[in-house]
Amino acid sequence: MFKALGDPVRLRLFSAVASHEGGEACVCDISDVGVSQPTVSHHLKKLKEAGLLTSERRGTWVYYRVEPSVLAAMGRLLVLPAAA
Amino acid sequence: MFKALGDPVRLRLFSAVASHEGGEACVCDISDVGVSQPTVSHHLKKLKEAGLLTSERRGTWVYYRVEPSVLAAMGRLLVLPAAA
DNA sequence: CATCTATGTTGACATATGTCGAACCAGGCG
DNA sequence: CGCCTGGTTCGACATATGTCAACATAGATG
Repeated sequence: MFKALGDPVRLRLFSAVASHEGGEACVCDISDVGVSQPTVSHHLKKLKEAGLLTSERRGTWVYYRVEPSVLAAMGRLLVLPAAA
Repeated sequence: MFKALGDPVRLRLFSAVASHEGGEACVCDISDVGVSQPTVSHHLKKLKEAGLLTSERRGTWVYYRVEPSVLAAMGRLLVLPAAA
């Protein structure tokens, strides 16, 4: 999880998806992060493999959304040590 | 921050320091993570550069502790999007 | 001072990673 | 069917990263 978010481009992509209206974003909505479009696709794939995002094709476009369990998991991971 | 914790060895080291009695750990307490001692030192340096740990030499040993602001920062970073 | 233990630094090296261009699918549309 | 647009996969390449052995430093201690 940390490894997946370790790359600046992936962090931006993840953030863009997470903060996008409706909780989902088409690739075309978030693909202006300063790298070529194949690279965007590559990073989105990594994020998907890491279980942070899910993708769904609807017609021409592919929509990505944040896997809901992820933020909860990170919350548990970090809040507990902080309290201890 | 995510990049610093992206490496498994660093994540273990950070976790070991964070969960150690007294909030601090001597290098000798946490150096059995499966890599050589220079490598441990190297990763601890990275964690320090990333602002996640601080170090202090007391006599023969060097003690590492978690920078307090870090867990709070991560909490803010993740809890807010989760609520939104 | 000589020396021993605990850490840090350096240099070299193999591997992983990010990046791009080119080629390749998928679906809508004339 | 032919083509255009959105997206992914492939292959190649440069750079970053993790790792270790060897050497260097900091204190303690005799």
